[in-house]
Amino acid sequence: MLLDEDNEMPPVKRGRRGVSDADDEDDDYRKKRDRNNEAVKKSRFKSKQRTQETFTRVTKLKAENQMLEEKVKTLTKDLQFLKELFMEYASNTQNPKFEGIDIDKLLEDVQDDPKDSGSSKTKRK
Amino acid sequence: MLLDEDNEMPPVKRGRRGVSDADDEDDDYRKKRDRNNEAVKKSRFKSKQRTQETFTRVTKLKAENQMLEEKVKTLTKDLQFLKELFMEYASNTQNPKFEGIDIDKLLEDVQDDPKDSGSSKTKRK
DNA sequence: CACAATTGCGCAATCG
DNA sequence: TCGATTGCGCAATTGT
Repeated sequence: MLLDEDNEMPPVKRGRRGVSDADDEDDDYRKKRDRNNEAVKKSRFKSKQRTQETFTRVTKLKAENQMLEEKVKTLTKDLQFLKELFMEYASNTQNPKFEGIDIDKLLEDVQDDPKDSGSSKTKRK
Repeated sequence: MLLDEDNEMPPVKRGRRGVSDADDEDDDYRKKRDRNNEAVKKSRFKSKQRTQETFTRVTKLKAENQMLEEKVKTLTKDLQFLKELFMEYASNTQNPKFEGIDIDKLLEDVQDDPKDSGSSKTKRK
């Protein structure tokens, strides 16, 4: 909390603290205040800087985000296209290997399946 | 800027403004100060709220971002898998429709072509 | 205990 | 005129 309750000096110095007399203490007080005022300015500056950086951060993240969304959109479209292309091929071929093949089911296993299929890697770290 | 230069009253009222006398003005002053102090508190509260929200925003965006990166990673992997699968089988078929087909070239044109799986359009916007 | 950094708060200037 | 903002200093508190 704040507000004085038993202080010993400064704020409108309330009656000398019974020592010498010549305001030697005032100097100390002022110096102290000045130093604190500097510290306050410094601290507030830093604070504003951080706030500003946070705003900048949001802006960058939003941009990065849009880029990623766009990428996902494109990839999804490409994937859909390839699936259809593949299905068409599968239905047009005599190769029994592809009859009734389920691409989506196949893709579920790509995640950690280094072997087969001919070359695709896919190692987990 | 700040600092008084020609004020008319308050800060340690510098000599009455030659009117009535009874500190009627003091009341006004205090009321004014009190109201301002309220406004200040309110304003600073709002300010802190906004700052807090901005931080929260960053957190959410970062999470959303990671999710998207993961999605891109998965889609890219699936796409790669399908390409290889398709190429492998295309080379094994007798269907001339797929001989020497260039999937990547094909995908460049998928952009605004959800349906249709055999031909390729190329509507650029 | 000394000192810098933070923080709540009030004042006054300025803005809208 | 009046509330909202903002720079600034004070004092209490916290962190080194």
